[in-house]
Amino acid sequence: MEEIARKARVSLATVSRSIHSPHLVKKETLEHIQRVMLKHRYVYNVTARDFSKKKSSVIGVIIPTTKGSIFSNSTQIIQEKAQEKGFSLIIANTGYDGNLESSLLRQFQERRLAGIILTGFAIGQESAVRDVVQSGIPCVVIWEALDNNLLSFVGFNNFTAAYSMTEYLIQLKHQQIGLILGPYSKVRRAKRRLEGYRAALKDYGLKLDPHLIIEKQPTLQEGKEGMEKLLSMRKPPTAVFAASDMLAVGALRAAREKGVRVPEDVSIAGFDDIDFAAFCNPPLTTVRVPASLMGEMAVETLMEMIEGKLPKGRQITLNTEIITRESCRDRDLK
Amino acid sequence: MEEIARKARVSLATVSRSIHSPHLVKKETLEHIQRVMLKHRYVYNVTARDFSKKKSSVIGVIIPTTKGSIFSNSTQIIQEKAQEKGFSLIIANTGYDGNLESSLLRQFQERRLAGIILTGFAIGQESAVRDVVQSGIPCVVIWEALDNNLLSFVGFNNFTAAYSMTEYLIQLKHQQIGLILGPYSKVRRAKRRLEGYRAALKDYGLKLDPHLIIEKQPTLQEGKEGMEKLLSMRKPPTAVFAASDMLAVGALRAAREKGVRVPEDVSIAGFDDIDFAAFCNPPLTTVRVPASLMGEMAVETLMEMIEGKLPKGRQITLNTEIITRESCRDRDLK
DNA sequence: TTGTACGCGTTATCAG
DNA sequence: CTGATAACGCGTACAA
Repeated sequence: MEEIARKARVSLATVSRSIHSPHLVKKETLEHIQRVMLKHRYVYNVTARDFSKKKSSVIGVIIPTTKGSIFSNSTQIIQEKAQEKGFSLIIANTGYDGNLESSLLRQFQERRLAGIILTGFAIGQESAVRDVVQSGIPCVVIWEALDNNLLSFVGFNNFTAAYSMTEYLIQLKHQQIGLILGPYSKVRRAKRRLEGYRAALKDYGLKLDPHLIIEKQPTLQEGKEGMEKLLSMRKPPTAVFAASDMLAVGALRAAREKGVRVPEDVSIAGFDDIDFAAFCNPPLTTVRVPASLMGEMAVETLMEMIEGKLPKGRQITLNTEIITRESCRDRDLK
Repeated sequence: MEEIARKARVSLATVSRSIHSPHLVKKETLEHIQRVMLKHRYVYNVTARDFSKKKSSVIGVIIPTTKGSIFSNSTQIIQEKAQEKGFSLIIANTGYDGNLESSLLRQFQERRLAGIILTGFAIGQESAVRDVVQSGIPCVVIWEALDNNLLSFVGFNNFTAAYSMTEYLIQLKHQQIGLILGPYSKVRRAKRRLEGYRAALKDYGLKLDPHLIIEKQPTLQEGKEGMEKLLSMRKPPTAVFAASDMLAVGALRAAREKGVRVPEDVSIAGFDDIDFAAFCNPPLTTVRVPASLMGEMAVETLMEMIEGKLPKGRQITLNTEIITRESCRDRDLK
């Protein structure tokens, strides 16, 4: 910029102005400067701007994993919306590891990011998150509704969602319902889904069989393994609730390989409504999660927090919805 | 940091040293400073360090879309490897839009990123990419092998890969092979795959029917639409090569809905080998692309370029492989 | 082993 | 409308 100023025979200040408030500069001077910038292939330095203004224009996003296509739905829209507002995204994944999560959070603080969007956070990481908030960095949690209302979030109720799906299966006259779900000892989302499942069984007078509950990493392969285990029981369940579509698709495959028909012999329900769910064979009955909307609203909320409105944060709980397709059916119709 | 220095009654320089070269500081002084930092919740400012040293510690990644689970496989490992080296990732998607792509590239320059990983680049954006390289930012292209060897890349040969799959279908005695593929007028990967398909037909003396070639956005829905169109022809193809697994899964669904059996009535082949491919019904025969390896090697290459080794860049072409599963079969066995 | 002083590229403030 | 100058938070010669 200094070079440009010299070559254009104006001061640094004028060059700066001609970039961020051109209306304050005389037209001829402006055009002259722009010509010089073009000629010398000058590229504005955003880092220096951020540094000088003491505010960053990048926001951080922490997700469990980029694989698996469900978190990417919210990530995608977050990126688009942030882009519109002139923000870039730093994305990092934790692989469901709490320590990595707090380390990442620390890194984000060190980078003085403008704000952070957290896709939930591991059980036990509350203090790390509190640290961030206290340090003054705006922070929005997505994918779950928190009890704690000190934090902003745009989420949904994992308990209710899982309760509803379990209830749906019960209404389909299933008495023995398997559950395959993510690491509920570490991930609150999974834990809440487990609680929802339990509560539904209890409310309908069904007894809980611990052998029917299988904890797995939410991948296709482990979903398959979980289902294999369930199917090899002496008295296998007539319905299986896979609390993530990745698990459900894996379960579908296991059933197929064992020659068990879905939904004739066993019903399988998922959770997330990933794009693939409607394209499975059979199409998956699942819980639709408002991934895009969450991402969109999270960015809006974060922006307001960054601008200093919303001193108290904001809590938004969105609805989920059961999408009935073909992987579940009434037990009596078998 | 200044405050820490005051409170600890040492100079700024000593505080700085105690962070990045503790061995140069007397033990007691060091411990004292660390206590003060802890007490005052001092958080190091990486932005300022980067700014001062005139080198960034973030690398930019441009991908067409975060949806669709195939690019995320390389993105995931890129992030992990970069993290190991102390780099963060700024990720942006173009939605296959060339203008957005060059705009993003410009933004990356303005942020003075340490390096850029480009998942291909749109046809017509050569000059934008050249600009970046000339500006001195290390740049590695993935997902395609370029003719141009001024650029570094870690890719594979899209032409050969598509040729092989087409050849495979021909050897299965298919004479009429449909092709559904991405926007080949904009995306070189798609264009090269189209060329591979054409070359194979020609080499085996099959005539090219333009009606059998369908250009679509690489999504599940459009894959389904493409297949529907193919199936509704007077004389539909006996095999369809969907040059992306997203398209292939969509095609599978279209066939199912029309009551056309795969592979008995029609063979369907994909491209990418996304995680879902092995879990489809039927499991998808497809071209495996070395997504993770590409990501890993791209980071390595980029790191060496950042460190100033590799002044001439590096070109790596990896192999693809046909994964035979159950969605294709010999035509005579129908 | 520690301190001083300057530089990094920009914005903001105030004076002209 | 334009110019001069301090400030932002750190790294790093160089001096002590």
